[in-house]
Amino acid sequence: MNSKLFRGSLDTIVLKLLRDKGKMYGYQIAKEVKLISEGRFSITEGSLYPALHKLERKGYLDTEYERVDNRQRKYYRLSPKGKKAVKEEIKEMKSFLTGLSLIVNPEN
Amino acid sequence: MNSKLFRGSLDTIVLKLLRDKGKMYGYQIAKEVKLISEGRFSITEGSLYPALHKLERKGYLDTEYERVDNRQRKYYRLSPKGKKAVKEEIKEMKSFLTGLSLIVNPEN
DNA sequence: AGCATATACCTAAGATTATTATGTATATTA
DNA sequence: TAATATACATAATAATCTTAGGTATATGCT
Repeated sequence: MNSKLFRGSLDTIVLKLLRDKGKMYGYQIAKEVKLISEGRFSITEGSLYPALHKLERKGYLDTEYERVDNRQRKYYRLSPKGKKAVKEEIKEMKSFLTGLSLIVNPEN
Repeated sequence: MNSKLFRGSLDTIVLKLLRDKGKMYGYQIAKEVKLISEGRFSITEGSLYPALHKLERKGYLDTEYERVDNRQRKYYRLSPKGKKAVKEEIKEMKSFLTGLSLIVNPEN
């Protein structure tokens, strides 16, 4: 990512997208994050793939391979454990957003 | 801090507080962050002091010592370089907040 | 045909930054 | 007098991202 602020948010963002979309593959996640954030966030592959592997290892994600247009895709989806985790992480992120906002925009 | 999300935000928060308050000492910054964030963020001393030293090394902060109630305080304030930096960092943080919000609250 | 770009995955070395665990010292409150 | 608050600090470790590479296929341009 471009900004150091992003540190720590990647996992939650990935889990949140997977909750909304059902299943996604890595490359698609990177594009989607850029799209939804309106160009603000660009996840590099060097960040994304290790993060996905870590979430898989932790049992939050299930995977399946699919071949499309002669290209291999590795699809990820939330496991039951991942579904529990995403709830908590989004709650945390909303609280974090509120906290940051209180500091950066104290007028509100 | 309690949450991994906080990673990367500490410097900007410190600079922003110093811009608003003029000068502050470490212990005060920690208390103030907890207060303003309404208890959401608790900065540990092990994070804060090294961060302050780093910002000082980078030339963003000037310091002066004061003795109050027989206790030593090390006050920090923004240097001219720090004043420039804080503008940019706050801009980044606002963009970051917007981006995160687009992802977490796509309904808005 | 050849080159750049897009799609799609991956890993390793290094840097950055926070966490946890300490340590020192004084003042105040129970 | 023991605990809590104030006030600073550092060191070892862990977590996480960045940078820089690598492989392979498909497509669009010249």
